[in-house]
Amino acid sequence: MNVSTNIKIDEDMKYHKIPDETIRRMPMYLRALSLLEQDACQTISSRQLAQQLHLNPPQIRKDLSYFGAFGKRGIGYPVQSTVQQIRKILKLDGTQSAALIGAGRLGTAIAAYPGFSVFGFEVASIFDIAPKKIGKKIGAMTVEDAADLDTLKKRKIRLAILAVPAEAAQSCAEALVQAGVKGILNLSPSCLAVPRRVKVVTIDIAMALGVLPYYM
Amino acid sequence: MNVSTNIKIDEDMKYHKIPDETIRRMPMYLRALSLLEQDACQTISSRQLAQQLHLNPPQIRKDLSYFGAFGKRGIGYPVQSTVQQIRKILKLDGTQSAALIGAGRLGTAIAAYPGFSVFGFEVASIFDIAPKKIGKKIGAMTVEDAADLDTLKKRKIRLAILAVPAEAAQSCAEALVQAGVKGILNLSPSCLAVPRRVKVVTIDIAMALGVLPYYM
DNA sequence: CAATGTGAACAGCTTCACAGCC
DNA sequence: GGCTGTGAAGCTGTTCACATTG
Repeated sequence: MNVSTNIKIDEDMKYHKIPDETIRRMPMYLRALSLLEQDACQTISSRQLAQQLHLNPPQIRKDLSYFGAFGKRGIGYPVQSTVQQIRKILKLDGTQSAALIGAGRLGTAIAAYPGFSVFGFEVASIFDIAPKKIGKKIGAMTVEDAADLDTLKKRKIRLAILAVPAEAAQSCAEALVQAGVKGILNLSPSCLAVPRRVKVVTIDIAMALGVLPYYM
Repeated sequence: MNVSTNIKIDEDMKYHKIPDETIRRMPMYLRALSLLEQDACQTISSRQLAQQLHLNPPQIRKDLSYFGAFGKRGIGYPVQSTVQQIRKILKLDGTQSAALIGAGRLGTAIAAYPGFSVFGFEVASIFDIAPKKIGKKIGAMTVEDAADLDTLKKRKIRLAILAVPAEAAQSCAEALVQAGVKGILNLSPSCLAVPRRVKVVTIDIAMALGVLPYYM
């Protein structure tokens, strides 16, 4: 029953089952530590980091400890090397190219969003279905025809951001899967059906707003 | 110990403690049922709804049952009345006016976003700090000076959407709290410190993207 | 002494099984 | 037969206490 001393009791068992919630928090840590790195901060304790992020210190320690012992007792976590570790864990070392589908207002905002760079993301191409938008320049990029999504395979882009209306989302998702995309950030209020091997994260802005009045 | 037969044993105890996760899913149900209502669908079973939303039927039944017995055994849930019930539960009956802070690309996209209406939300005013943007028209609205945020109190707007850069988010949040705002949807990659009485929901798009490579 | 790393207790949420009803 | 409503079981994630280390 002791995972650390007896590996692989059950084929289905992950060697260390890391909670999804822990994974969800890792980018938070990465961003906070990256900022500290810029400020030339050498080390930070779980207590200080918890204060910044409004979490509990043991939570942070447990989360990080799933991946090994990054910290030094009595001192805290070394900022720079922990940043590198987390990047490796999240597979964010090196640039991650993503395709953006939808060149409407939201897509345009996403294309210009500066916040992706902390994680090494780069919007590498933009697609739309509307003839009016195809060929248009957005920043340094030219909007491509969504009918050519299959070119993503050649370009080895395996990440997509879906910023299209809900009605179009499912068919776009299918085209993306066909084009070899392995991860989709869905910004439309829709529930995508994709093969299990493809990971979808949906952000529904209106739904997030929808809970606020309840708590007020 | 039995809550249903013995109310108010402990002052601190909520009469029925409803899981936050249940609340988070309620807008999903509301949206799905609203669409069914438009399609003139009379009733739906938990199984059908679960299929649409990629959830388990018992989850949906349990969630809805926290608020009473909406369904009919052997039949399912009456669409129209359940929609009304959920609106009441989430305090979404009637129009909810929200202020939008930030008239940049993201703010502009949010201002035009059609998805809020299902929940009865309406962006009632837009603010920005940049002199260039103040006075500009966005749709039918004119961008106001963020220095005048305190007018929200008079207008009884208690909901805000924060679409400003991370560096400006905390000070904006404080101004909003000062102006009597009770709920904030924070779209910036920052961790807001607000009084406990104010509810904040943060959506960090880059962070959501940040987990995808791990799962790929 | 200060802080991490971690088994164990605890809390919260999900899933199940089935009684009750249409 | 079909479907809801719900206590109970099971699972996942969080918090705690403390041994351990610099």
